[in-house]
Amino acid sequence: MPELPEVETVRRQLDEHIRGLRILSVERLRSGREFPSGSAFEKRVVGRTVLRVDRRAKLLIWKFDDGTAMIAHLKMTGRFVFVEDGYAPQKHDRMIFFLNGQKLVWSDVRRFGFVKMVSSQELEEILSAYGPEPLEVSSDVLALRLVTPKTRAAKAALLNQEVIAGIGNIYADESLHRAGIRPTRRLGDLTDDDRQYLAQEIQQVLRESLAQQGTSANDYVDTRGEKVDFSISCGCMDAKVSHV
DNA sequence: CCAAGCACCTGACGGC
DNA sequence: TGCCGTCAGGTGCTTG
Repeated sequence: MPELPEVETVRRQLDEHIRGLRILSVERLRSGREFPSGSAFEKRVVGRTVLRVDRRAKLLIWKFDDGTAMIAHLKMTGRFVFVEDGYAPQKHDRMIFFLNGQKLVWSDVRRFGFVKMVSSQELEEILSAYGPEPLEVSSDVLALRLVTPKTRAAKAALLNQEVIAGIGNIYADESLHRAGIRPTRRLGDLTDDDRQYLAQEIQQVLRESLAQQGTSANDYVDTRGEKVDFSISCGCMDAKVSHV
């Protein structure tokens, strides 16, 4: 499931393929709680040029030329998929972005994910709530995040995005396991060495996963049951469909 | 202030 | 064959 390495892999692919492109139109395929009806979203997103695609924690951020941004959270099953002309929308496709040169589908089986337009100020507020990016600070900084509250379980702390950004169930379990720390251990029971070792394992496991473009990329099959060409896709969340 | 649990949503899978 | 219960799991909200 998408955590920091998977989302970062998606970000790189999106940035590579849509940076500098303009959103000509969007086609909404299905409305729902996570994707309100009405034209407000379309009005804000259409005509915008993508300056770049950023990531913070598990959030993808399309930065636009007018200072606004579109944020997207994949949650469990959200995906961005580049498709060819003539592509027939699939059951769980929710929106198609028509850019000058790319056609991009936002798809989400379980509909936990969302895309949303925000102002620069709103974006700032949203991002300020996150803890440090684990691969952009030293392990010492991470270790210091794992001191309080003393009663909080170590795993619960890792899952809290305000403590450290981008870690989910898989990498929390993996880093705790490697560090030899039971997930239920309270932060107050950890030694300084425990914290330091755990911090280092967090960074190590994330780096390793990032190097292979996320853990679940290798056996990923898209919703049409077709193999996905990973030489031009990213992780489990973004792929060019080989045979549409 | 903090922890625990549930809601959100759908598909996959096991048991009968 | 099909129905039902359970699980998955990030995050936000409610409850204790």
